[in-house]
Formats: sequence, structure tokens, C-alpha cells
Amino acid sequence: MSGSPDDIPFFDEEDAAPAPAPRAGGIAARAMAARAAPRQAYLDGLNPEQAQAVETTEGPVLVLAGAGTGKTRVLTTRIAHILATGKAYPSQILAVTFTNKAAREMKTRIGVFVGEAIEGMPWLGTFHSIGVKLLRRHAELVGLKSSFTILDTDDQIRLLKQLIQAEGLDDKRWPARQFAQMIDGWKNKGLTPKEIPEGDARAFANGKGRELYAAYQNRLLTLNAVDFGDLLLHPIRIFREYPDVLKEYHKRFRYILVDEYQDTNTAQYMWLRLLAQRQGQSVNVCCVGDDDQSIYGWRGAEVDNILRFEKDFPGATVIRLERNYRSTSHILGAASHLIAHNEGRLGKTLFTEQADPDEPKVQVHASWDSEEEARAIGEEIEALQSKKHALNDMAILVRASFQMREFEDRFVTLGLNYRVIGGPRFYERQEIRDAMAYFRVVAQPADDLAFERIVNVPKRGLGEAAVRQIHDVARMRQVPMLQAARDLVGTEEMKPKPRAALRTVVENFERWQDMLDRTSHTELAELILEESGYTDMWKNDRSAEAPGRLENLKELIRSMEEYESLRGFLEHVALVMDAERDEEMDAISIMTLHSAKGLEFDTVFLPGWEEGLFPHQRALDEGGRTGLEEERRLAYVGLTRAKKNLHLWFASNRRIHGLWQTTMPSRFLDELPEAHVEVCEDGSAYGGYGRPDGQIGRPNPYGRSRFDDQGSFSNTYATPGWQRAQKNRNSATDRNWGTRSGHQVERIGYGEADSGYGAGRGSVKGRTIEGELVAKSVSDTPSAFKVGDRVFHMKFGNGNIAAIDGNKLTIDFDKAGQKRVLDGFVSPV
DNA sequence: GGCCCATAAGTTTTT
DNA sequence: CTTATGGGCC
Repeated sequence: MSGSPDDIPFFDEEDAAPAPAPRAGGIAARAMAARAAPRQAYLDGLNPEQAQAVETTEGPVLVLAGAGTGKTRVLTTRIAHILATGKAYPSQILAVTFTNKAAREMKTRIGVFVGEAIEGMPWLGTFHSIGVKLLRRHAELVGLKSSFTILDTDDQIRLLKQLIQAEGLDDKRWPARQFAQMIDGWKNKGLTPKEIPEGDARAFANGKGRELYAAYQNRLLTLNAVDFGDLLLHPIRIFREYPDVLKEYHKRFRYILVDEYQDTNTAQYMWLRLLAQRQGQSVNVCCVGDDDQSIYGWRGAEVDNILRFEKDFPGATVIRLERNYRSTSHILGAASHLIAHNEGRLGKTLFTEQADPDEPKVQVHASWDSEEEARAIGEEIEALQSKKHALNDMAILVRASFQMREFEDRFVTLGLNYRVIGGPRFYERQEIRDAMAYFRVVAQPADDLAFERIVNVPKRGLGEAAVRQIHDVARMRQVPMLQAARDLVGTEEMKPKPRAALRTVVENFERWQDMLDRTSHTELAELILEESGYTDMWKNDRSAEAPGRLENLKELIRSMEEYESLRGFLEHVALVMDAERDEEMDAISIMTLHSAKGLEFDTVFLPGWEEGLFPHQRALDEGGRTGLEEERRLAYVGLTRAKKNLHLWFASNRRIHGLWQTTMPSRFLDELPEAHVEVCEDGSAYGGYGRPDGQIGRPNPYGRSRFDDQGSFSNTYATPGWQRAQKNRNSATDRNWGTRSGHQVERIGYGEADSGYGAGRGSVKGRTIEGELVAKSVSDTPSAFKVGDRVFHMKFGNGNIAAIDGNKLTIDFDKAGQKRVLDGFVSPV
């Protein structure tokens, strides 16, 4: 396709009456078809099923897309096809995804087909972002103003806490956090306070659950605010109560596409049905999903939605994508065999044509404990690295996030670059939220929750008493808190000290609000943080995190530059909680299995395949067979992330809540087909398989001979394997020290400020160091530090250098104690 | 109002 | 064993 945006017409203005689709055979249609015809090249690369999914544009279509079968490609090509054949204008296509990332990717990929016309798809987005759009248009129908604010979980909990206390309840016995989750659950099911089951209502706060939920909703209305659930529920209500509004959207949306349909919850399902089910009209709705990858049941997703599709949309075409383009036949064979143990599937059989006899089988490794597991995986990674495998092509996928620590610790010691995906998000960090609260009050003076958050941050002597006073005035006069505060400083009601402090706050906000339209928003933002004393607060903070927080604030300002205004930025942040990851750095990814869905890597490590951890005990206890099946799907997701190499690990001992426990290999290991799996003993060089013979309470994965035979452990693999690994390890680390210390960055979680830029290779003379393997690297990159220097480390905070050993520093950290780290990870204070 | 100690709890996560 | 939170004391 050519890159000209003129290929596709975008003259359908956002708020114009929905334009009719070009009439079949009409001049416009023919013109477009003529232009499109020679470019149907986009269909060429598709297999027959994919092509069918793209070209069956009319009527309901369910695409069951197995892992790695080109799902996103089908979705994007389908949209491109609809556009190219002139069946609809971009603004007539509703395309919903779950995550911003997925939405972004679709926009980009459609952009490739269509030219740069990404702006032309106004209704491509997440359920929530589309919900905002709908709600801004029709806010008044549910008693809101279209300037409503979107609360995040933090705000929500603080609000609920107030309400619980206002009811005279003990907020310790009835934690707001827990209640927030209950409300979330109700909203996932599309339930209003009136509709929640009696039992649920009774379960909280001595039967006041329903009352509190209703009070919460009322409070939101007075605050002109919504939570995430409301972004779906309000539109549902509008569609139900105002059929003419719904009709408008029926007319507008000629084509509806839904990604990851197996993850939809009841509310999303209701929302979708309202839009997609129309009387006596063929509905062009296309849902794409994979029932085998449904892993969000615990947060309200209903696999049933996908299983029921044909009933909901009679006459639906069901297309199965089963040709896998991602993984080797061994990996696929293992995954398919495992998932076949689930009942109640729609059933797909993945196949691949990649059948290179040399491709490695899925490897299962045993280790003595989780520490050894981390060590062995680290060695394997370094071995691969020395064979020129990029760290970016590798990932460690864990069941629970506590497993990550051991790997992080290990990689820090090894000096192995890693990135943690899915940790605390950038916009969820305290300093970012505080800063955002300031911006919110400036942009939306009625945002009481934001005001309350920062009125005493930094500390200004405006404690609980002062806040209550402001609160009372605000309630009495029915004005926002900022206004109430303004009134209060004009009276004698407050003691002089808090009064003066509050006056400064009020005057500051007035000045900033005044500047809002005259100053560039980034400048203003910086000014606010300076003048409020917020940056100073962190500058004066001597804790380990403070420098990182300041860095984050800078990053926040930087990221604002991409937006036109403060308001635009605030909307973005409310909905898009993620941050781009730094693709520049070569690093291995560590993440949970859940956050790995949709990703792929050449090499995947899956540690912790033990009963109780995976499948997780709690899933079994609370979910029964359904829970087990979801765990199995999670295992399936994990296995199918790998393209070439897949390593499963289990440890015989694992520390859980501090104490060591002996574990049994996961039942999922039993469920793998022997033909595609190879059991390796390299990892258990120490201590072998720590289970006494015959102690296992159920059939052993591969027959006892393979796992329990200590002989094979120490003879076949262990010794040479260990030695080889040792060798690789040394060469790999040496090489890395040489190349890294220039720009090495340790990132923990995304959005975390980069720290420890190279320790700077000063002209420090080669120190005499008692050191063995370090000696070599010393000449390469002498450390610029000297004993006694004060340094900062991203993970451990500030400390003093106690000893230097080439590039390895021994540091006495103020908080973390003595650690050995590479100099690239620390920066001078 | 701020700091320190004690206690409790401890999958998975998006918006 | 950790980490987060809350209460109590200065």
C-alpha cells in the first residue's frame, strides 16, 4: 500500500451525522475499489483461514485464534480490508481491546496498511477509553457533567474509607480496600446497588454493603467523578434508558470488532450486546479470542461469553485459526497435550510446519531449591548470551511475583541486565500521584480528592483537624474544598498558623490556575512542583528512594511534552497507566505468566513448576476444578510464549513465607507428552533430586527411573554440564563487564528512573587488588570509585564503599547492609 | 505531627 | 522472611 493518507477518505467528521457507507456500486465505492484492487496484496500472505476471517465481513463472526496463529494480523487486516473496499469509513468501525498496548499496536499496524491515518480510527481503543468517549458525550443523561474526573483505585479507596467512617463503622474491621474490591466485582457483573445479591450486601459491614455502595455512587455523582467500572456501567445505563441514543450508535457502527473476547466480563458483554444486537438487522460483529487462553476468571472474565457466541449471534460463522507460526513442533506438542486435559473447551488443534529434526525438545530441569534454580537459569542465560543470543529474546515467566526476587538478586550479582515487566506502574507511584493531584486541582478546581491528597503534602501543618474543618465548610455550603478553603482563610475560624499555611496554598492555586491558559503546560507543571515545595520535599529526603523519585518527576514533566494541554495529559494518565519500556537496552525480561500473554520470545524459562505454587494452592482451594483448569490454561499460555527453546524448572525445596518447604513437582509436568520433552539433570548438580525414593504420593512424572535415579543426575549431565556452565559464566561475565560499564542501566519495574549511569571511567590507576577472576577486567575498565566514596544504588540506596575489587564494589549500605555490586550499578552521591 | 515499633498477612491485574 | 500498615508515644 502506498503511504498516502489520501488512500482512504477521512472526511467523516467526529460529530457529524454518521455518514452513509458508500453505496455498493456507487461512484465513491467503485473509485475506492479501483484504488484498492491492485493493493489487495495484503491478503496474499494470509493462509486460507486467516483470509476467510478477513473477508467474511458480513454477519457475526467468531475467530478462534490459537496461540501464535496470527490473531492480531487478522484483526488489523480485517479493518484494513473493510476500509480498502469502502465498506465503511474509519469512524464507522468500533474496535475494542483490553489493554492500551493492544490498542496501540493495532493502530500502528493499521497505520502501516492505510498510511499515516491513525487518527482516522476514532473508535479503536480499550473498553474504558471508548467508555469515556461515550460518557463525555452523554454525561448529563446520568447526572454528570462532561468534565467528570476519573478516579483511580487510590482515590476510590480513600473515598470509601471516608464513607465507612461516616457510617460510624470501624474501618479496620471493614477495610476500604476490601470493599473496593467487592464493588469492583459487582461492577464487573454490571450490578447496581439495587441489583446486588442479598448475600453479598449482607457480607459487608453488618449488612450495610448495599447502603454503602449506594452512598458511594451518590458521592461520586456529587464529586462529578466516575471510577473505572462506571466507564462501562454508565454507558450501559444510557443505552438502556435512551433507546434513541443507542440507535444513533447502531447507525454509526457498521462493523464491530472485539479482541481477546474470552476475557470479557459480564458488564463488557452487556455493553457489547447492546451495541451489537439489533432488531432484524444483520450485525457485523467479529470477536476474536481463544478459550484456552482465558486466565482472568478471577477478575470477572466469563469464558462463557465466548463459548456462547453462536447462541448469542445465530448464524455466526466460526473460523478456527490453528496454524501456528510461532513455536517449534516440540513446544506446540507439549502445549497441546497439556491443554487437552481441560474439559469444556471449544477445541482446537494447533499445528505447525516447522519440523526441523534438530530443534530441541522442551527441557525439564530439577533443582534442589529455588536459589539453585535462579543460579542455574542465570548460567543458562549466560551460556546462551555467549552464543550470541540477545537477552531481549529471552524471558523468565513466573507464577507469582515473589518468585522474581530471587532472579533479580542473582542477576544483580552477575551483572546481567534485566527488566521487570508489570511491577508497580509509573503512574501509580506515590510521587507521580502527588504531582498529578496538584495538576488536577489546577485544571479541575472541584477535584476534592486530589485537593485532599496534597493539601498537606509537603507537610504544612494542615493536619486532620484542618482538613476536617475545610471538609465541613465545603459540605455546608455545597462548594468544592478549594473554595471552602478560600472562604476559611478570610475568617477567624482557624488558628493563625494553619490559617496562614492554608492561605499560601489557596493563593498558590489561584496563581497557577490563572497561568493555566497563558503558560505552556510543562513549564507550569515544573513551576507548580517547585513553588509548592514538592520537589524540595524529596530533595531534603535522605531515604534511598528519594533520588529516584525526583528522577521520576522529571520523567513525568518530559512525558507531558507530548500532549497539547494539561487537561489532555490528565485524561491520558487516567486511562493509560502503562509506560513504554526501554527497548534500547538488551535485557532479559522477568514477568508473571499473566503479563506475558500476547508476547513471544525465542527462549522462555518457566521456573517454579511445583504443586501449590503452580497450580497455585489458592486457585485449587477456591476454584476447585475450574480453578485448576484456569491454572492449566495459564501453563498453556506460558508454554506457547516460546518460539524455540523452552525450559521448565521445579525445585524440591522452596521458601514460602520464610520457611523452607519440601515441594512436589507440578502435576502439569505429568501432563506433558514424553515425546516432546527431555528431562535434564544439569541444574541439580548439587544434591540432586531431594526426594527419598518412593515417598511421592502419586505417580511420578516420567517414571521413577528418570527423576529418582541419582546416578544419571551426577554422571550424565552434572559434572560436565556444570563445568561447561562455569566456563561460559566466566567468559560471559568478563565480556559484559567490559562492554557494560559505559551505559549500563538497571531498571526495576518500568518507569523507574534509570540510575547508575556508568561509574565514569576516570583515569584511576589500576589499583592493586587481591582478586582472582576480576584481574582481567580491571585493565579494561578500572573503577572510578575509591574506598570510602559515598554512592547511590537503585535497589539498595545509599552507602559507603568498603572495598573495591576491579569492577566489583563491596558497599556498606545504610539500609541494606553489605552487598557486592558492579560499579555500573551505582552512581556517586 | 512525626517517628518507631509491633503486628499481620502474604496469587494472578487492567482500566 | 518480607513488607505494609496502624497504633502509640514523644
